[in-house]
Amino acid sequence: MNQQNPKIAKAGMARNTKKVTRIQKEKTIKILDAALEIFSQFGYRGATLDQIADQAGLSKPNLLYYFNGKNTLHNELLSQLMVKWLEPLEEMSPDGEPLEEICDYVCRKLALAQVFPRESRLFANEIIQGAPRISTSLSGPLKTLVDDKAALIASWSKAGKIAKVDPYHLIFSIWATTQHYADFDVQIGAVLEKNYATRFEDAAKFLSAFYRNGLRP
Amino acid sequence: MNQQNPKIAKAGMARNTKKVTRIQKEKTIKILDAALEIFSQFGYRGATLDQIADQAGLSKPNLLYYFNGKNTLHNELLSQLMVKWLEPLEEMSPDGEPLEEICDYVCRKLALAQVFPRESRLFANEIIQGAPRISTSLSGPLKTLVDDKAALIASWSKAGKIAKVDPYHLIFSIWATTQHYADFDVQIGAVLEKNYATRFEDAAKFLSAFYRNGLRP
DNA sequence: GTCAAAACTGACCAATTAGTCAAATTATTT
DNA sequence: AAATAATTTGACTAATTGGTCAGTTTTGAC
Repeated sequence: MNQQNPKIAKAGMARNTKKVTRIQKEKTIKILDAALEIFSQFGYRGATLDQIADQAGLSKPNLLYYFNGKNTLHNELLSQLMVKWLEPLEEMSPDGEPLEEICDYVCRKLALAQVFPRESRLFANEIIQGAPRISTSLSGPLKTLVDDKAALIASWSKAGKIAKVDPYHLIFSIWATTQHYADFDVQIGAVLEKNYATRFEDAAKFLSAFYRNGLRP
Repeated sequence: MNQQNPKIAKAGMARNTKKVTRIQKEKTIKILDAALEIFSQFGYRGATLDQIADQAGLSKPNLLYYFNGKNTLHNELLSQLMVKWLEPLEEMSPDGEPLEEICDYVCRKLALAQVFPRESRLFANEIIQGAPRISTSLSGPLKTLVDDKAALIASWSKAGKIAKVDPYHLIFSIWATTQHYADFDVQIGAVLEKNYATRFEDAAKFLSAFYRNGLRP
């Protein structure tokens, strides 16, 4: 009967172009959104399928009809995330003005934290807990990309276009300062109170000015 | 018989100076260390008492003899943490040289991340998951302290001793960049590989130089 | 050494969890 | 309007979880 069902929403899919129904599309989106909500808040082990199903407005067996397990669901979210997460850094170009390229990267990364805070937290949860499910992505695609861009920054540094800095730790600091606004939002909210509404705006101003100042040769 | 036992290791204690035995001292330390290990890795909901008991080398009922529940154990860790976590900022003094005071704070905070990475992760887990158990600490003692030090930094800024920056976002950036080395250690390890061993040394150099450069008037 | 308090244990419980499955219901095709 | 395929559900399981408790063993003061 439905022995091919478990594969419906399988991660990569690609091959096996069985027709995807309207309902499949809708429910898959709803489920992934719900899973992101719950996983990002409680981490992998803290999240439950009941919570996710409830959040998605489905019964648990119905959820399992679309994704054949908790792990599959989580993996799907993570692999979707990695692509989105590396984009801003990939766009850093050797052709632009060095200082602008870096500051633009900071802004893009901050915007990502603002628009996709749940994704940021999902990622943070995974890393903090030792990245058991994405360690290959870290030492693979991520490292390759960072090595590449670090070399670019190093060349700018050497050419005197920006201050002499360790490019790797510069990148780390950009990750840290931008993602902080998504991951530690509760803390920021508690501290800023009245000025909470403009936090991303203010952060953009601060970080932009700070990196500009810190990187001038 | 042992009806006072559940209170043995109760958080504040203070009153009720019942004698504390040698074994109580030893086991309490062992348990808290094990709990820190597990909670910091899996978050509150992801951690299990079985894991913690196992890590501590005790049976679960024996663990519960010292701490009367999972929540008590977690709370105890968090309240111990808050004190330690605020110290470095508290030490920032209006009497010193502004730039040095701030850079020293950065170094102290980085050292904390290096020496107590598990505490940093415990804190991060709690905040990411919405800080359900320490929100009062955040909007209470933490906010008070930050407001105080932000005013100090603002005064330095106004007096032209350091660059004009938003003091709150400066503090956020310091939290972010330093704690990042504890919380995202796995990611940093994956990226740095060969240079992993000297990461804290390199980070100290980078951050010190960067904040010095970024904050000069 | 005796004995009471402290420390510890195995066996248990009720609740929650990921996951299954046969059967019922709903959509889609013809 | 059938017939078929896709979707949904309730009722279930086996494993795990936080926590209890009666009773046993160990510790330390005298």
